[in-house]
Amino acid sequence: MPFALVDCNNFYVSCERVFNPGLEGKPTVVLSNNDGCIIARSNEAKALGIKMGEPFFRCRQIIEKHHVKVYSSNFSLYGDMSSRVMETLGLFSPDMEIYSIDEAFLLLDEGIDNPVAWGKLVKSTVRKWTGIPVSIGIGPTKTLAKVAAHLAKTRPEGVVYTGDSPYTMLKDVDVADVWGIGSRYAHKLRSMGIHTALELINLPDDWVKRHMTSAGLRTVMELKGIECIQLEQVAGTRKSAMCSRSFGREVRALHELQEAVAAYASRAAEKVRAQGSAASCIQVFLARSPLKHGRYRVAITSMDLPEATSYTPEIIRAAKHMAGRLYRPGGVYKKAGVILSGLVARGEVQKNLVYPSGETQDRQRLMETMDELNARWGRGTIAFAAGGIERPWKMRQAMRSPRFTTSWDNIPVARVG
DNA sequence: TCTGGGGTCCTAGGACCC
DNA sequence: TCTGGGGTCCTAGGACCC
Repeated sequence: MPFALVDCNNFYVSCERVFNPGLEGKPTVVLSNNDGCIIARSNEAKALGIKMGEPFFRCRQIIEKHHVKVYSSNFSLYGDMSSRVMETLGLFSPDMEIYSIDEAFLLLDEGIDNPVAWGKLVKSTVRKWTGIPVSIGIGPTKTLAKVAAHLAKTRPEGVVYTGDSPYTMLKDVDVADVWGIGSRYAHKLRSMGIHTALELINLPDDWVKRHMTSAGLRTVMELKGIECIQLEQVAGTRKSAMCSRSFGREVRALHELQEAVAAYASRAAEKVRAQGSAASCIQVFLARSPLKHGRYRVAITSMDLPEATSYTPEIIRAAKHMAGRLYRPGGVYKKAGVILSGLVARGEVQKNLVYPSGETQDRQRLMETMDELNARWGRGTIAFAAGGIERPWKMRQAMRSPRFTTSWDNIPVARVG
């Protein structure tokens, strides 16, 4: 049974366009958190040579010259639009895997004898119901469906089916565009004269295994049409949860760092609770600005908890303590983060007889109540003071669009006549 | 001056054990 | 002069994805 990959075109830009149709046909980009670099581009922006991941300041000239529209990222809007797209897709197949915020794999039903026609129907329905344009690739394995979807972006109909002989299409596919081949492997392959997906599948298996590990071999098999990667319908439980942010300005004072770390710890704990887990290990890192052209200088420390917990105050206390240990007076800090790992199901926490965490029912109820309030009225409705009130360190988001779909205050108004 | 955030998996090598 | 072999677990680093 073939796989379909449905991929939203320039997803974040498309979300902005739904609520601002004037952007249609205009070069538009969306920036990462802290307005640091480009994370989404409209086709017009791509045509101007603006690269994915490029720092904003470095393409500022092109942006100003061509009047490119610029937006800060608005993840509550994108997340909500994503749910709408996924809900629509769910009507077309009972077997679906939500792969990322803007992609889903679907299994085609046995009865579908014209995959391209099916794909076109999916595409037009999603467009009509959500306003989001998608491309669809269909093939015998997930990797081939990905290849087809990549090709579909350049076709006007937006749907590509590999058919029975996927090999013919592989000669036109750059090896770097294959799912599973990142920049490192692409570079290595190119240096050996391997440029296309077709050349890749002609390499000996043992060479691939030795130089690209078993994961690389799986990619090659999948390109040959042998299914190695199954559909994962139930979202697995996460094994770690992280929250990290760059600061909107340089941070020098320990109390500000601790405030930020407390806020991040609180968010990470929410994520852990949301999947019914508790954390048995906390990691905290502080990053100082790079020296000249280097990378961030990162100090990191980790601590095992005597008993796994998801109780925010306890996690905040540990994280602040750890930040204090990492802090060097005189340091100029740009970024910090908290990682919770060793996640276990909350009902299966190994009790510690010597150092009990004191995780009582009252505390669990308190956390549940906070989570409910924040789910209902919006994140941050109720929070711990340790995370700061003014938050002078918080990230820049100078050009964010309103939260059109997730905040009553921002709901769009249409005027008639 | 200005470079995101959040995940996963695999492997090699060291420590340790018998 | 002689100096095994095999297993497990952990960690750091490297690769990948969006």
